[in-house]
Amino acid sequence: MEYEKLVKSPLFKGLNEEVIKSILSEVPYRTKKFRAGSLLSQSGDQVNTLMIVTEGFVKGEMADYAGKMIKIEDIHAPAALAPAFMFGNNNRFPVDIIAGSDCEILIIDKADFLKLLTKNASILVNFLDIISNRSQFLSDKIKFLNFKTIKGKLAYFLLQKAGKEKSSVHLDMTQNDLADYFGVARPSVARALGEMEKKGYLEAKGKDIKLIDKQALAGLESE
Amino acid sequence: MEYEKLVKSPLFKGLNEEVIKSILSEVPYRTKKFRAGSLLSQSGDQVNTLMIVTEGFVKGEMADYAGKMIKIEDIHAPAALAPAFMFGNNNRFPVDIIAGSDCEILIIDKADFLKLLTKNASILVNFLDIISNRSQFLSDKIKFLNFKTIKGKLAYFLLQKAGKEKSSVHLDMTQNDLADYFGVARPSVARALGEMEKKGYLEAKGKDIKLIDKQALAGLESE
DNA sequence: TATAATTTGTAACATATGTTACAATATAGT
DNA sequence: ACTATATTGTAACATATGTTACAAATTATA
Repeated sequence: MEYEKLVKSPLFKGLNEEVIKSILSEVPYRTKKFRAGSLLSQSGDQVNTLMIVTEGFVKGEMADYAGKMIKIEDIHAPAALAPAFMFGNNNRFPVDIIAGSDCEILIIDKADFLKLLTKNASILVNFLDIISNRSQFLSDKIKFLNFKTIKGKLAYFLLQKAGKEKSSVHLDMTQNDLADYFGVARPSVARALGEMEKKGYLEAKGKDIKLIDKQALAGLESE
Repeated sequence: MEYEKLVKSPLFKGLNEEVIKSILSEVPYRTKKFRAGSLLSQSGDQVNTLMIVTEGFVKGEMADYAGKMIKIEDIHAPAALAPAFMFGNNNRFPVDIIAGSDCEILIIDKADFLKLLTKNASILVNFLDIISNRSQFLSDKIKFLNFKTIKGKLAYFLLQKAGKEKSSVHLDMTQNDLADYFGVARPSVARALGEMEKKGYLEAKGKDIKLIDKQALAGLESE
């Protein structure tokens, strides 16, 4: 077990190698290696251990009913696997977990991990941070998906990025990235931007966008 | 403070009145009453207390830039307020919190609540359950929103509800509810169902739906 | 600077969904 | 059983977005 890696893991954030070593000496744990492509857990399996990817990466994949694989998410070392699915009423994996590369997993049983949480406040806070961040990320994502139109999403995105003071935004992503983030087609983003510019709500030259009529932009959010 | 109410709160689940009373005697807390319509917290405020609605209900509302209110969610007693926003890197309220009725709020400072979590395993597990459930709910919601077409959402919904064995589903909600859940218009749901029936993928009479061609339905998910 | 690769703007067209409206059923209340 | 209310099925039409394609502009690379 290579403790330096765990130092960088969100769960052990703020703890040094020595402390981590001593913590793990008090708690039963095991490590397991997987070959690239092998199945770690199946969708529907109960999550009764904490799994931390210490080496390599794993993929979350969903098999639809037609048997086709849809990639959901990659989890790279060092990070916990599905921490938000350890607890709750239906603590089962929502997706299949497959080794994306040869990888090593640190495993702690749920009961042991619970003891660890009560014993070590740092780890408790870290764990709460991890699943809360997850929740906040999802929450934000849904906020976006709730805006019906692309213009609405764009307006919200730009206004949020500018804040109340500034009235210009510099994009650090391409239209393609934006389109992916919104879950829409790329030319649609360009069209939306174009129409908003034509109406005089903003001026876009390249990745620099000047927000002319914030009020009007705000109106687009709820159309 | 009326402890019987807290017995029913998810955070104190499994604990009886006596135990709750003794727990709260060890932890500094306060209660505060709000008149209907008053503002409890503003979007952007830091969340540095745990707030439990013990009486009445509060509303989460988002003021868009045009000043219009969009209702997000109601939280009825007894339940915790924004528990998933107490921790994490950006622990701020994502919405304004407004008293929906006259209500009473039990407030515990974050630091005190953390101590409580380490002292009482039941409450720790309950809290983890609460925020994990939240995450799982959001996760599920996003899965739906990711299906591009209404037929895809419907197919997924029906197949999931039926499971692998059964090939019929009884809906316990109206088309309107379904439409809201999917975030689409009601006639569109009816149309989608109609078209799926016309193609022979299913047979719907009333709220009872027989899934004829599961394979084909599954195919709709990824179109 | 010259060239290749990426990113952007734009167009024409296909399609899914929203909107509105109304009739046909079904359900609940008296 | 009768009536009112809620739910469902359909239709016509408007519109937003996806798709595909290509040229213009920008950015990276030799």
